[in-house]
Formats: sequence, structure tokens, C-alpha cells
Amino acid sequence: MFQLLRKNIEKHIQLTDEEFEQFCANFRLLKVKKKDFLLRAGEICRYEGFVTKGCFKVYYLDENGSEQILYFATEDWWATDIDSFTNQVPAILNIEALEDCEVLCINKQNKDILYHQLAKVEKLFRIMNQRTLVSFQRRVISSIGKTAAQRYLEFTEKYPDLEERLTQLEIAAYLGISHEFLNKIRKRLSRN
Amino acid sequence: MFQLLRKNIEKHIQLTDEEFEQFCANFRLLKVKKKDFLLRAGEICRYEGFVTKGCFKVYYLDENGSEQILYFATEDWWATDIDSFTNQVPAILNIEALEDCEVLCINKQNKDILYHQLAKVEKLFRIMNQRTLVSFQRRVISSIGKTAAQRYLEFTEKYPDLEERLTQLEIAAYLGISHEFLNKIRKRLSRN
DNA sequence: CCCCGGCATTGAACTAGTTCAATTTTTCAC
DNA sequence: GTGAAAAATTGAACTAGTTCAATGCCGGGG
Repeated sequence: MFQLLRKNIEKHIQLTDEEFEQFCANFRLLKVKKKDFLLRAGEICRYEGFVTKGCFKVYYLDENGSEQILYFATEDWWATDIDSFTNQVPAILNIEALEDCEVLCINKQNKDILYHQLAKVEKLFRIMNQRTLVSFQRRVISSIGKTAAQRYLEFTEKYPDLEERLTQLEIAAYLGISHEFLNKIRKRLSRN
Repeated sequence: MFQLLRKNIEKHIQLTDEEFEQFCANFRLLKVKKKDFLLRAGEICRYEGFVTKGCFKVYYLDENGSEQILYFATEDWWATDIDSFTNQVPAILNIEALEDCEVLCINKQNKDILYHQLAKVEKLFRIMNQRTLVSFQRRVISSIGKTAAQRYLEFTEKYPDLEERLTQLEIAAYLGISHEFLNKIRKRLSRN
């Protein structure tokens, strides 16, 4: 559990055993049952979470009640409404468990403590934010420039494991198309 | 020129005069004429630039030769291909001047020096990345969930000054629609 | 001053994607 | 295991957005 977290952050910075101890001391393990929420839009986001088990959907719910899924957070992913968490303002995103989940959570206070105690942590999150930013920039490029079928193929190539784990409705809400149309795309593709 | 840069970074962190001197010493002013490129896809992005005059478009050029504009960088904006700049890999983005421009540029080496010399700089870019990330997340939500007309209205509300400065083609390439259709949206809206 | 290349405008025909509704299949709670 | 609910499948009618082509506009370089 914590080993997974360690591996995750050591992609970006190195920590001694003591430093990692100190790092972990600020997290606590939360269990979230399927269909329960880690965050609801309107609330202030209390946690930044590192998923160690299960899968969440992070999504925006529009005025018509339709979901736009920003990303899926499975094992080894972070999940939060960054704006709400860092600025302690009401969230616009929902974070809901698609399976029974376990998440290592840190709150704002503890994160600020970490930033003070360990200079490296500032760098860690700078790099993580940067990488996430790059992937969202690519997603914008895809969503404004590619067809639904192309975006679907990109999705399956990038996250082959996710496809089996999710329903057609969820994938459609991620791609920004109706689930009926996704069904037609799949049929078309399977006929080659 | 440097005052604009100072104001820009002091939204996020405070610097003493000496620190700011040190900060600035790593930048140099570049002039880029209309239609010239600050970066071309395929090259390695040499600079991270802070625009002090003019306007750039930062865009992806797809296999069919059509442009997807990621953002416009006018005065007080930063422009770069982050992935290419930080990891020194070939860029996928083009950065082209829409007007005669002036940019304060820092190269990778100098940026790394800054990260070492001034711990605050790490924080500065962590926060800047974070804010940019939030705005791209919102853009993804819009582009997968809203109609072209809604996205156009969002754009004009968010960047009222940009609308007059750009051509219809450029705005359309930002919204991810054809310029003909943007024209029809505008006509429809002006008839109320 | 004029001409020309790039931009805006418009309409017609088309295609991608949606909505609705009906039916089947799968899942899963009891 | 069974019944109910959620998800998948499919088709028909529709709408949003594209593509192409023709025409007009207009601003700046010679």
C-alpha cells in the first residue's frame, strides 16, 4: 500500500527512509464503498487521494444532469478537485467509487506541513502537476480535433485495462458522446 | 517589461529586489515578427517565454494540415511546449506570432539554475502549473459536454479583448469547429 | 491608387453524432 | 435461483456541425 505510494513518488524524486516515513505520517487510509463519494460538487474538497485499490470516476455534472468524466482514477493514480482542495473553495467535481476502493488521503493542513518540512515535496508536486497538465493539453487537442472513433481508439490504446473494467456508459461519458453512438462505433470496429 | 513579469509572478510568491534581479538575469528579450515562429513542431523547445507584447497562437497541426489551437498567449501570458521544454524531447506544438511580439525567454539550463538558487521558484511553477491545469480541466469539460455555441460564448466572456484581436479562423481553430459554422453561430446570436 | 491574397459570408448537400423508444442481456441483491 | 434494475443493442428520425463552392470584402504592399 505505502510501497505503491513510494514507487509512485520515486518516479519523480528520491526520498530517504526517514523522509518517506515523515511523508506517510500525513496520510490516512480511507475505505470507500462502491457508489459512495469521496467528494461531491459544492462541498470543499478535504482530501487529495492516492488510490491503492479500486477505481473512481472524477466527473462534472451539468445542469441537464449529464456526466462529463474528466478521468478515471485506479490503483496508482491521484484523485482530487485541485482547485477546491488547494484554494478551499466549493468543488465543481464529483469523485465517486465505481468499485470498493482504498485511498491514501492527505488533507490541506498536512499537505502544507509537508511543503514546509520537505523542500522536495514542492518539486514532486510541481512535476506531477506538469505531467498531468501535459496529458490534459493532449486531451484538449484530441477532443477539439478528432472524431469520436479516433478518440475511442486512443482511449483503448492508452488504457487497455480500463476498457474491460468500465461500462459503455462510463467510457462514453469520458469521450463526450452518447453510449448508443459508442456502441455503434464498437460494432463498426469489430466488423473491421 | 520586467515590471509586468514581476507583477505576474508576485501573484503567487513574493520576491525581494535582489531575488527578482537574480530571477531576471536568466531571461533575455526576444523579438518575433508577425508570422514568425517561436517554436516549430519537431524541434526541441528551447524557451519558456513570457509575452510582454503581441500575441501568439500555440497549436497542434494534424496530419490533414488543420490547426487545433491550444491557447492564445498575449501580454502577461506564458508560452511553451512544456513537455518538450522540460524533457528536451521533440515538440508537438507550434508557437507562431499573430502580431509583432516581444517575449522574455528563459532556457532550460537557466531555469534549472533558478530552481537551485531560489527555492521559491519551485513553488512558483508548482502553483502556475496547478492553475493552468485547472483551466485545461475546465476546457476538457466544456469541449466534451457543451455545444459549439456555448463554448463560443464562454470564450467571449472569458477573453472579451481577444475576440476583436483575432480572426474568425483563429477562434474557430480554438473552439474546434469550422470557421463557416462559427460564422453561422455569430449571425444567429446577433439576431438574438 | 490599385490589385491581389487572405478573410468573411452564404447556401446546398452531406456526415457525424443525438435522442427516443423498444427489446434483449447481464448483473446482482435477496 | 429469481426478480428487478442496470446496461447493452438496435433502428428510425432528427440536429449539430462539415465540406465545398461561389461571391464579396478589404487592407496592405508594390
